[in-house]
Amino acid sequence: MPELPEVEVTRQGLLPHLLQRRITTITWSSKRLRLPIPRKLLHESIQGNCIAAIDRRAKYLLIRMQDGSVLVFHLGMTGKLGVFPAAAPKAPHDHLRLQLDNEMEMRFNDVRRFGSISVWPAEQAIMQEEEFNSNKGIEPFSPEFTPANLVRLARRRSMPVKTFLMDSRIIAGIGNIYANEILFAASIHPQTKVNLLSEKQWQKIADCCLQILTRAIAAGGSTISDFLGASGNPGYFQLQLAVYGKKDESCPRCGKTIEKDTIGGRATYYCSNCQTM
DNA sequence: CGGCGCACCTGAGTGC
DNA sequence: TGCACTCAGGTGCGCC
Repeated sequence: MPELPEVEVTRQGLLPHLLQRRITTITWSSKRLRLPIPRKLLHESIQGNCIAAIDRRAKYLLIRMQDGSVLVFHLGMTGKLGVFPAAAPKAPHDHLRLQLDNEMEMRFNDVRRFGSISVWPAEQAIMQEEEFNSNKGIEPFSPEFTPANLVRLARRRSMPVKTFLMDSRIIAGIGNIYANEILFAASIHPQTKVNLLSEKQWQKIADCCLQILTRAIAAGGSTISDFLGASGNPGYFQLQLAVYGKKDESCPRCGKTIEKDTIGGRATYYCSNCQTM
């Protein structure tokens, strides 16, 4: 489920239930996620601590503790975080449960186990976060997300623009669905080599990024009030998609048939009439 | 360095 | 009903 908007909606949904709560007990499954569950660090640094803030960076959620340690979640392809009554029945593929001081608990559920859980203990958190940030790209909602910066990042590269948008070391948070939707909105062909795009075209791409991501967050936001106990599945089904998954359907703009190709190993949908190099 | 292919997993869907 | 196969929204590794 999770690209930037879904992770952001998850953050907003968790916030009112977790803020200022103490984590009393942590339990985990025996399964390995993308990384091994850091059982020792969870016990030492997170259990007994209070939640002071929740931030998002790229597609990661950073749950900040009162003492400075940080609990980091990545949802992978199928990860979900939700808040449940502690007595609610467990679901298959629940991998972590954080019991809170109010008879509720947060649960991390992930069928495919591409997600990850990390802990940055207080005494190393600043350094580990620095290192973490050093290989993450620009946040679309940050002031650095400008056409001039995009031109600079693209200058020495020849990759297709879709691959560029999805490369988390260059731009943070855009995944396959939104890359397809953004390029359709910007009328740019996904195969276009990035070093051939003009600053004006980057302006269009940047504008469409913000528009699409903002709209997706707003669509997901309508489910935030239901977040409790729903193992929040905010997201894609709420948003009107123009091209993603629409092979052989008609383009909403010109009516021509939407095509599907593979770019960088990922399914790519576009209208060859509306989207030009 | 840049760019590609693939592996990591499970489950849903398809065609025979 | 069963089997074999393909595909899925992410990330990071090894290889050229």
